[in-house]
Amino acid sequence: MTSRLPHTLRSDARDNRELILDAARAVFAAEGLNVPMREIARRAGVGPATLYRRFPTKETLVTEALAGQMRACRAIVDEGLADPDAWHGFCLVIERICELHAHDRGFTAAFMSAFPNAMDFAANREYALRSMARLARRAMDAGRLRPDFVLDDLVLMIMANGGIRAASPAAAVAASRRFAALAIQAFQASPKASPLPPAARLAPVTLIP
Amino acid sequence: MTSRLPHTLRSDARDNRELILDAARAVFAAEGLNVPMREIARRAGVGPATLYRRFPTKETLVTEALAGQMRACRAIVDEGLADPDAWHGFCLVIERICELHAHDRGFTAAFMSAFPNAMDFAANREYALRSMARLARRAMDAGRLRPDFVLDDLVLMIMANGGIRAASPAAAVAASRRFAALAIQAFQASPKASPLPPAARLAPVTLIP
DNA sequence: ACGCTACCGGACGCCATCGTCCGTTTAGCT
DNA sequence: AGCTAAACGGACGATGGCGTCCGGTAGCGT
Repeated sequence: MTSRLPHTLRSDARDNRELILDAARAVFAAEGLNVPMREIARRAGVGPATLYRRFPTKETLVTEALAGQMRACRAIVDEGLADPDAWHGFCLVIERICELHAHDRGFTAAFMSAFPNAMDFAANREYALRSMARLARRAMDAGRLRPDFVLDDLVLMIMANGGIRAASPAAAVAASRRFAALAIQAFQASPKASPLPPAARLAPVTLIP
Repeated sequence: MTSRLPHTLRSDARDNRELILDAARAVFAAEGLNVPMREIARRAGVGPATLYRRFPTKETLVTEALAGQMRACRAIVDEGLADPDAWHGFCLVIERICELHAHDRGFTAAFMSAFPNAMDFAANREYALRSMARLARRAMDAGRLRPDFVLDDLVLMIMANGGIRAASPAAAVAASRRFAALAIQAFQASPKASPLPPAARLAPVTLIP
């Protein structure tokens, strides 16, 4: 008797799974998450049923396809934390996060969405944010980051950076680079810094229409 | 003989037209422009045919519905230009523009879209931007605005502000207020100001899917 | 080489949105 | 009050996305 365990896929199934993930990554990066499931299946060269068999909901597909980007995000923050100069690390993270989001439109949407059934994705998101909070505190203690900075300002910036990508796909990377530099200007401690209006709590929202 | 001129509407037609515009304004502000035409007709309490008769394309409906916001936008910039303190006027415009866009999600999308057949809307957009450029130059000459500011930075900021609205409708106004204050921090001239990466040309895009 | 079964994808039915047609209603003028 | 044309909105067919079923294909283990 064989009784193949269901968690080992047949070779063609594994191949198709990779084709689907590749197609999903490409189209999510370019167009965002509001893409028909069939369109992804078409680009992957498989039937709709195959796509749905492998990824029953769009949420599973999105979180699996963007797991790499999420890892990259964590790596960026870790690298920033490792920098002996906290402010320098902070700035580097801002720049690289903006660049990452500029290159992948879908990742911004995913990062800002709450996936109820993707604990892994959400956990990584929390880890990255928490690490960033630690880095911010160190940069603040060093007197380089403005004292009224809060973590929600980072989320604010990520969301704002997403808005740039949304309207102008072509110039997005250049625009995001400049945006990151401006954000750093805004965040740095300065004698000329005016007090800011109160921060707003920006909770992730469930939407993948 | 009567021969009513076709450009005077019957009373019920005029009433319905206003109902449609009111419904469109409300739903555009809350949900953005990606709303089915039928949904607007439903909220206005009219049939789809009536909506299409009055506004053959979504473009005509959008530009007419948001004409008031566009006028408000112009008024804000004019008011800023009238301020004897150019930098103070500049800051006021930033704050009020962000607030305007925070309250009306559709307006941001419309402002960033190119409407080929709505010369009026586009002309107002150009006027507002041109005036803002003049105000920026004056604030720069006064030594308060950073010298490497370009008009595209303003567009960048508007797009970014739109990104905030997109993900978090509830906290949008508070978040936009803080965002505006941070933008002002970034834009002000400062000895600590680092050079910025090159600006990107951000052309309006035709999309109203 | 063969058979079992996991796997594939075309095809189906459902629903929402689209823009338009047409029979009915009603405003406005005499 | 009665007439006429403007205006109304329900209904239609087309399009496209959705998730699922099922007859055929091909990997894999013997």
